[in-house]
Amino acid sequence: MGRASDTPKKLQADLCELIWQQSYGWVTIDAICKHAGVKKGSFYYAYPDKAALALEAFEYFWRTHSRPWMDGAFSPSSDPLTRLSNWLAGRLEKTLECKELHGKIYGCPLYSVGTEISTLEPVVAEKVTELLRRYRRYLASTLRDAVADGLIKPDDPDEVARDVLTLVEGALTQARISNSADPLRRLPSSVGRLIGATIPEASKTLTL
Amino acid sequence: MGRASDTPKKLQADLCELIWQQSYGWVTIDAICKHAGVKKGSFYYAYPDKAALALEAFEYFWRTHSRPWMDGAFSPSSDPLTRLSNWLAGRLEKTLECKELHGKIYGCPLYSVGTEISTLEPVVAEKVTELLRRYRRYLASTLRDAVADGLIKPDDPDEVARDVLTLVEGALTQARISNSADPLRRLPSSVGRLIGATIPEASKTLTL
DNA sequence: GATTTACTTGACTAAATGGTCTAGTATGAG
DNA sequence: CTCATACTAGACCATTTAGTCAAGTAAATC
Repeated sequence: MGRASDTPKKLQADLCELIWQQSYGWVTIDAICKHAGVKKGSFYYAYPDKAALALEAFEYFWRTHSRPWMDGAFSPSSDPLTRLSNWLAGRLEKTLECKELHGKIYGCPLYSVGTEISTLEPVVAEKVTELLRRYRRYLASTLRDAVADGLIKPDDPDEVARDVLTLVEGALTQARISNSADPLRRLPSSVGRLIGATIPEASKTLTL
Repeated sequence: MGRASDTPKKLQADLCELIWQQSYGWVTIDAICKHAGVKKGSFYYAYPDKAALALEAFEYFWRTHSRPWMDGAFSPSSDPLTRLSNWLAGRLEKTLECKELHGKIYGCPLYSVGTEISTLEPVVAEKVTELLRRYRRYLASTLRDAVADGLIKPDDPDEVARDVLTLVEGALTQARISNSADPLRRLPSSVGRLIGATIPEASKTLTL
C-alpha cells in the first residue's frame, strides 16, 4: 500500500558520515537533509528527531560495515594473534585511506559520539555502549582461543579484552585529536605488551 | 588605568565546568554568560569567540587544578609504582565524588572536547594535544624511575608512557559513555599488565 | 576634582535552527 | 481503473543563536 521509500536508508547512511566527520551536535537536521537529498517533511515523517535517526544509523553502520569487516578480520580460520594483527592493520589502513581522501583522521564514531552526547542523549549513549560490547566479544573470543593455543598466559580473557578495546579506542581518539596516524601504528606492539605476546607483522596481501 | 575586571577569570572557570558536563558545541555563549553572571557585551569585550576563551580556559584549568594535583600525585617522594597508584586512585575518587554530586560521570574534558572539535576547531585541538603531552611527561618520568629502580623491565619508557595514558584516557571516556566507574576500577590491574608490574593498593590516607 | 581609559550593559539585528502543516504525488491493492 | 494510503514538498513559524553597538559607569592618574 502507498509508495515505497528509501528515505530512512539515505538518512542513515548520511548521518553516519556527517557525524563521523564533524560531530553529533554540529550536524543540523537541515544539513543531513541537504546532504541526503531529502526534504525536511520527509525527515520528520521518517523520524521524530535526530536521536531516533542516530539509533538506526548506528545499527545500519554496524550491519553494513562494521560487522562484515569484523567477521572477516576475526575469522577463526586465522591464528588468534593473526586476527588481532589483521584487525589493527585494517583499521590503520582504512584510516590512512581516509586521510588521503579527506586530509583528516576521523577515529572511531562510537567514542566520538558517545563522549559528546553521553550527558545529553542517554538513549544514544546506551546504543554506543551496546555496540562497544559487540566489538569486545570478538576480542574476548580471540583471546580465549589464544589461551587455548598456549599463545598467551591464562589471564582472564574477558578482562584483557576490555583492556585491549579500551587501548585501541583510546588510540583512535588520540589519532583523531592529533590528526596523526602514529598512535595507530604503535598499536601492535602496545597490544602485544598488554596481552603478553608478540603480534605478528600484518600480511600485506590481506585487504579485507 | 580604567577599571579592573575579573570577567575573563569567571568565564574561564565556567566554560570549563559547562563543557565538561555537557559538550563544547552544546554550550552556547548565552549559556556561558548566564552561568558566569556576565553580560554578552563583556564576553565579546574579553574574547572574540568561544574558541579563544576555550584556549585560555584550558590553560586556566591546568594551572589551577590539573598541575597542582599532578605534582602532588607524582611527587618523586613516593615510589614510582605508588605514584601511579595515587594517580589512578585519585581520579577514581574524584570521579565518584562527582557522580555522587551530579549523578553523572564526566570523564576527561581533554578527550571529550578534543574529539568533538578536532575537525572543527583545529586550534583548540592543538591545545588539547599539548596538554596531553604535559600529562605524558609525568608518566614517562615515573616509568624511567621505575626502570632505574629495577621495578619494571627496561622497555622504552616513553613508548609505554604513551600506552598508559592512552589506556587511562580510554577508560575515562568509556566511563563517561557508560556512566559507570567500573572501567576506572579496573585500571590499576590493567596498567600493571601494561607495564609488567603490580600496582600497589592505594593508601586510603592519601587524599590529595 | 577632572579627565581619561578600561570595562559593562542590554537592546538590537540577521541568520540559523528545530519543528509543523497543508497540499500534493506516486504506488500498491482490489 | 480507482482509490486508499504511504510518502514528499517546501513554505512557514517561533526560538535561539552569534555577534554588534552606542551609551553608560567605575576606577586609576594627574
